Amino acid sequence: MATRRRVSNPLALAVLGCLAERPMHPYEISTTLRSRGKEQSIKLNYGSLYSVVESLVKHGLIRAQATVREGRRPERTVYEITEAGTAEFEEWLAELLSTPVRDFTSLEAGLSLMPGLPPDEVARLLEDRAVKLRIELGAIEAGEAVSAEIGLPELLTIEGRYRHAILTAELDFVLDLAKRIRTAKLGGTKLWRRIHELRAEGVPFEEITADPVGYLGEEARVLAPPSAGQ
Amino acid sequence: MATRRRVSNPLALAVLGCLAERPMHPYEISTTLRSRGKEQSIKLNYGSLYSVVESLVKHGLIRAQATVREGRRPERTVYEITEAGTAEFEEWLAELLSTPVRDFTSLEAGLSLMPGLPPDEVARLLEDRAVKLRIELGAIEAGEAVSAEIGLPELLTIEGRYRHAILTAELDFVLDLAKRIRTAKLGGTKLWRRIHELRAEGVPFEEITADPVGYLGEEARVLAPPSAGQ
DNA sequence: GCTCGGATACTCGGTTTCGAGTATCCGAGG
DNA sequence: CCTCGGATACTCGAAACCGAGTATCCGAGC
Repeated sequence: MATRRRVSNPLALAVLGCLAERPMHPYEISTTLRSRGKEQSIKLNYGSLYSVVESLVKHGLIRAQATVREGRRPERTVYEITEAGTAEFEEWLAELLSTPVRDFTSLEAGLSLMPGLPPDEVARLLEDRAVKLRIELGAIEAGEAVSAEIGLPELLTIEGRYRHAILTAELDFVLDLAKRIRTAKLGGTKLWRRIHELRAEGVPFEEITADPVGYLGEEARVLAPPSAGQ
Repeated sequence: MATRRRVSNPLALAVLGCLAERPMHPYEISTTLRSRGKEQSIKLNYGSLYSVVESLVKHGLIRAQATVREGRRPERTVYEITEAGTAEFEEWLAELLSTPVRDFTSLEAGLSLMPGLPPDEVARLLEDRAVKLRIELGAIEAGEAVSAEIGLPELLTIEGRYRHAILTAELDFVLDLAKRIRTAKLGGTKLWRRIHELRAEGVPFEEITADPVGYLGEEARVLAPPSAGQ
């Protein structure tokens, strides 16, 4: 079941989804996705689109239906989905919905290296982020209001609801973290501050890690390099 | 300010972070990151690591410090961070923390194509996901308990807290959505169900979209292809 | 009837990513 | 003393990604 998909770019799933509705040519797929706002949720760019289409053909998930020429425009190849493609679409989509995967988000990367900057600066940066998150949330709400007004069923903009929920959680987390750094309620904040003070005074990092207890006190014992015996 | 980073892989940031502590050779960087559990938050694989290091050298952010040979092991090149590298590290990290970026998560992709599967199946898949999310959350909690026990400051595992917060929000969203699909409280659910019933009866999708109001009733008018005048 | 801008429809090749594969070393166990 | 497995330390070529660039078409306005 955990068969690695032969075509792994999520854009391929979107292509299959479009062709499940009706045959299209690649450029039409791209405009369709854009007009539905799906390029907000699935990365779409021309280079990938055409190579993904080619790859889908190679694996028998779609096939060229006809090459038409309208006026003296360049030829367009219209593709249709195959039986195998329909199966792949349904299976893949089911997997995306049912199985969480490790997504590497940029904030998670940032947080995991956070101690590299001094605490006060991190708190400031996080508060800065919170402002931007609120703006983004406002934009999503505005978009939903527009959708509601033209009577678009919620079903078709559910990704937006999801993003809103996740960004709200991020906002809460970020604000709480900033506050806990400012008030030194976050475990380790004092060590963290002390280390950056020492660095600012010119003590090289290597020297601190070589003798953390000496520089930072007993509570830094846990930072000592994994000594023999463990 | 929005200068595109010359080396864009987040792994490069982690490399800079390691070398900011002390000079290391690439393999040591990888083991250091792994032992700190950072490979959970930053994608790490050998291929990328070595090309990233090379790229950092090319851009003057790190430099080879020495090539040492221990015993008859293959040579290892030890790298150290440069002035420019330190600046890049701090600037990049600040940007990651302060500026939200569009991350394309797999669930968002799935949700945006959700109507491609019938409602009852989607509800089932989402409930399935909820079970797996709970397991994942349990694992994170267990990891945190272990960290707390050995006295590791919260600061050093903050990414785990973040992941916990986000996954909790995802769980809430997913459970709520599944329930709203089951109870048809999600706007558009009836149309959605009807369309999949028709398809199961063999009506091709194209025919439905060509005459949505005929097949689905007045509330489907909004699905009609963008007719002239708009 | 000509021009200009925006939409249409892709192409191309440099960069990045990837991860299985290779080769060596060391220590434990027989 | 020999061997075998796991850790060490990377290599390499195939695949994927990307987005600026190209070329054409059409309609509005002068």
